[in-house]
Amino acid sequence: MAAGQHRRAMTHPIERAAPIARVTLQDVAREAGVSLATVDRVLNRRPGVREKTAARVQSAIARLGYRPDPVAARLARKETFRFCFILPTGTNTFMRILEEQVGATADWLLGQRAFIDILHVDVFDAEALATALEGLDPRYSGVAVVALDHPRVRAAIDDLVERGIAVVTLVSDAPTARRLRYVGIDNTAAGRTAATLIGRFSGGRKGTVAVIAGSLALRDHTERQFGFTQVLGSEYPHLTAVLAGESRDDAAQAQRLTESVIAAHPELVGIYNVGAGNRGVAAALEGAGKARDVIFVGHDLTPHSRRFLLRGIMDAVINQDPGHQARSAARILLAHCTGEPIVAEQERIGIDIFVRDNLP
Amino acid sequence: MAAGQHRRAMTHPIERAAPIARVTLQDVAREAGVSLATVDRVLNRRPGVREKTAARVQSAIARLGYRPDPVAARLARKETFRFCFILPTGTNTFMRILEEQVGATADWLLGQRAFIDILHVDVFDAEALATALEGLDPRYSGVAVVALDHPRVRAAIDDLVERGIAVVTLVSDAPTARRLRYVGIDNTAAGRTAATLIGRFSGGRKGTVAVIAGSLALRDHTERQFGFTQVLGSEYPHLTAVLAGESRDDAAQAQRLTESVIAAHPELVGIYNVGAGNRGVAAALEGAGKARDVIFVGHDLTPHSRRFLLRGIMDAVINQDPGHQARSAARILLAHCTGEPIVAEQERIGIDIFVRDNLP
DNA sequence: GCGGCCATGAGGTGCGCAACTCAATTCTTG
DNA sequence: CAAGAATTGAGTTGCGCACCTCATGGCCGC
Repeated sequence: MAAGQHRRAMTHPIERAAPIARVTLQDVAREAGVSLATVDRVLNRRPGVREKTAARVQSAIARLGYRPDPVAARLARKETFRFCFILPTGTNTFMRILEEQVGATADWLLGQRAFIDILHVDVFDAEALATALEGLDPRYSGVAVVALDHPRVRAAIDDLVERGIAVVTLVSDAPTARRLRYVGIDNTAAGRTAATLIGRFSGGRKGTVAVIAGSLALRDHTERQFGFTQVLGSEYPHLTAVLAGESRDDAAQAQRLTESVIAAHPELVGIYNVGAGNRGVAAALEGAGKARDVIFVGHDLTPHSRRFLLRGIMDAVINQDPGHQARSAARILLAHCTGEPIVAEQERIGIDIFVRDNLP
Repeated sequence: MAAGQHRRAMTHPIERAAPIARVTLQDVAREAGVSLATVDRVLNRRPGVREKTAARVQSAIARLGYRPDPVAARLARKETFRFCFILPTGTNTFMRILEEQVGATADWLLGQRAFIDILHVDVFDAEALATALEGLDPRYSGVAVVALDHPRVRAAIDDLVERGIAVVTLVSDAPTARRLRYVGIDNTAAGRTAATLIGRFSGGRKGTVAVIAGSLALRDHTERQFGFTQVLGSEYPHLTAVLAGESRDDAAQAQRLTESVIAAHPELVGIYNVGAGNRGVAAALEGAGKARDVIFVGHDLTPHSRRFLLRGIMDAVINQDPGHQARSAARILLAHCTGEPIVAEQERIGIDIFVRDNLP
């Protein structure tokens, strides 16, 4: 009996299989009682179709459940797309990984008739970034840019959009600009997450938590800091946040800041490194023999931070998957250009928490 | 000067733009000095080509950097694929979300000329699962199955593979079976992660941590438990793991187990719920007025666990993204059938940690 | 040197659609 | 009611490839 039931259940799926034949434009034309040309006019919004006829076509489409075959459409449409990814210069490990991932994505895009160029601009120089955006070749169909929230940059982005070039901001946003979308994490939430982790890991110990800012000029860094101090202040009153200074994403500078904060605060419980330069913080902590003692949370999973996690120097790393972001930006730009829909949920960039045990 | 440099930098990318024209089979044929038919024979491994000629073609391909256009190939190849997703029956919230995501993926696959059927089987019944696998319609080109590590299931999977049907295991693996790939998390690592979170959150408090097993028959559950006790025992000697029993993914049962463990262990520090049924654990904790006091870590982000996190009843949720897994399984099956490469990194399923602050 | 076999060439067809042309049919409007 | 405009039909081409047929050429052994 059980076997019989299973047999029924098994054969069921293919039995009810929809007729595999696709519904094509031909079918729609026949159903609507018009010619292929008219269907084409309706679908591609070409002029010269009476409203009534268009409606007949639309209803035929609905009745048959016609869906244009994206594969055939891409082949027939001869256009190719060219995207520009504007990434920061410098030796920031995360950005180098991001760039590598953009390269890998470019490889994939080749098959989709799209090309990627990479352009480097100093991330701390709003003027340079704006100039680069303003002077961008108008032949680009889309731009992904690690942005700065600055009036000229904003204006330059709006200008590109005005000229019909799709823009997505990557990793760092310019929220008021008319970009298509922001591909990156919610940095305020990331900061809150860091505070929760340090707060919970501290287990009620009283003391101070040092915040090493990256650059107060970078919107994502200030947002992280805001979220962090907000949660630490309200949820963990036994901990006091002190600002150690700006590292400007430089490891040596981060090390100096860490060293002085260790000296000034013997009761140091934790360190939150907002920007890059985890190496410097780790070196300072190890130098002072406090690597085990002080809770250290930072951003971006790199070979370094990975090692620090495994050695117990770092306690948690908050990450935004660079590969995911590169692919997501490319997918969004491409989908925008071809008019295809996107899977919103797939393009959400999550705030990943890594501890020693869930490393990839 | 700076402006001049930027101008150069800007115009650079498109200048060096590769000639947008694709390298086609025509080009390869010309370059190799053979006909299109011969190139086709080489590329599609059709018989009747001398080794020397084939080598000429290969070298022409390499020289020109020819890459078959996947879009055109899909169009020309008339085959369609049909995949079967075998999911557990029951009311398990995670599995219902997974099923929903599989449905969404099916929608996307339609555009890729592939179809998905969903088949339900009792997850706790290895015989039923094996029977279903054995009786599966041989016309399927691929199967994704939430597996059980059981000899008959393993044999059934190997049998499908033998018949040329691609199999991926989903969420729960059968490691020794010859499946193409496992799409899911490393459950041992997930268990270790849970232990680290509870250990760190406990802040040195002495006491016991209750482990509510899901089903000791499910490989993923036992792996989680193993990873958990391993780390808790070696890293957090002040905590003692006690097994509260099997919930069999049932909330009511989980509640009963939690209630008795609370009664038996007044010094309870934390609870790790290995399987489903977080609702039951939460109800028991709230009923005993211990929701804030006891650290509660469980699996799978659902509307329930999400609410528990926000209310502070749960302290962390370990998640495996169901949407990602559904899409990944589909992509892997499809890529296998079309012979296209996959982006390995994209298909890695990560162990997501969620606290109150990094919820999506 | 003949039949036969193997390697290759030439060419066609179709996948589903975009984009276009040109002619034929309708509908307006003065 | 005729001229002109708007609308529609029929058909072609090509995207890059897979898959197929048929013809041709050379080389083999016998």
